[in-house]
Amino acid sequence: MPDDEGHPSVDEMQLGNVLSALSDPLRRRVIRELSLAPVGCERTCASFELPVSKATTTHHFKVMRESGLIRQVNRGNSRAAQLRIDDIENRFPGLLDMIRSEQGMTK
Amino acid sequence: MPDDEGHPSVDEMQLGNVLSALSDPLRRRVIRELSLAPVGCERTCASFELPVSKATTTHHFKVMRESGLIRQVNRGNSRAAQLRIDDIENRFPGLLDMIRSEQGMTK
DNA sequence: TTTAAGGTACGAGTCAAATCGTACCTATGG
DNA sequence: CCATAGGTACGATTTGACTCGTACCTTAAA
Repeated sequence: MPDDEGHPSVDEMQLGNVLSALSDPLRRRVIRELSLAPVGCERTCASFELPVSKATTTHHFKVMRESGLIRQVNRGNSRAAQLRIDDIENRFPGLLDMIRSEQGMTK
Repeated sequence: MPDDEGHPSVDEMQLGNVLSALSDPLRRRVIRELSLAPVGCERTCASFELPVSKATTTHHFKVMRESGLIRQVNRGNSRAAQLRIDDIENRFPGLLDMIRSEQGMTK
């Protein structure tokens, strides 16, 4: 059972949810940026400057959080998002590499 | 440019299309069965007996074909579907293993 | 030649996902 | 204290995906 913030444990991660989460270009862009940053990097939702409204941004981060791709922790004022690198790599080896090396996302 | 039957070349395969294709449980089931069968295995769409209409089955196979996951070749009467194992493994290493080992698909 | 099986094409319905605006909460920094 | 930045929650809209029925095509087999 996911914790009260919606994070599934490693074992609770479902391939279907992960693939659905990653089928959206904006979410893939977020995961890509996180996976390209130094390990342990933390970023706020807003820092990605997605070309959508605040409400939609929240929605996307919720999908990523509930699929297990990211962890969001309260940092007083804001919520820091971090990639669950080890969990993803354990359950779905190679997946992050695919996202990282996606073509046409150079921007 | 995809051939006249809608097959993209290896280089034309797009991560986004592949992930979208795999985000549907029925299509994942097809890919899973194909990846579990002997290499080079050919099967008709109908042989999967998806719990949907013929028209819908055609739709799902079109999505998989246009994303590059399968190849469909005319066999006179019917069209044989085969998994593009090497192409997938080259472009997206590890992806087939994920599908193959998905939990809760034992059925 | 007739029947049936495997598929496709089209239009239409339905439901989930993405999007937004607004209102609201919380903490930090003047 | 007050303004502001980062986020969430809610309801509403829109868009796209999945679905279907029907009509139609092609080939193999009876």
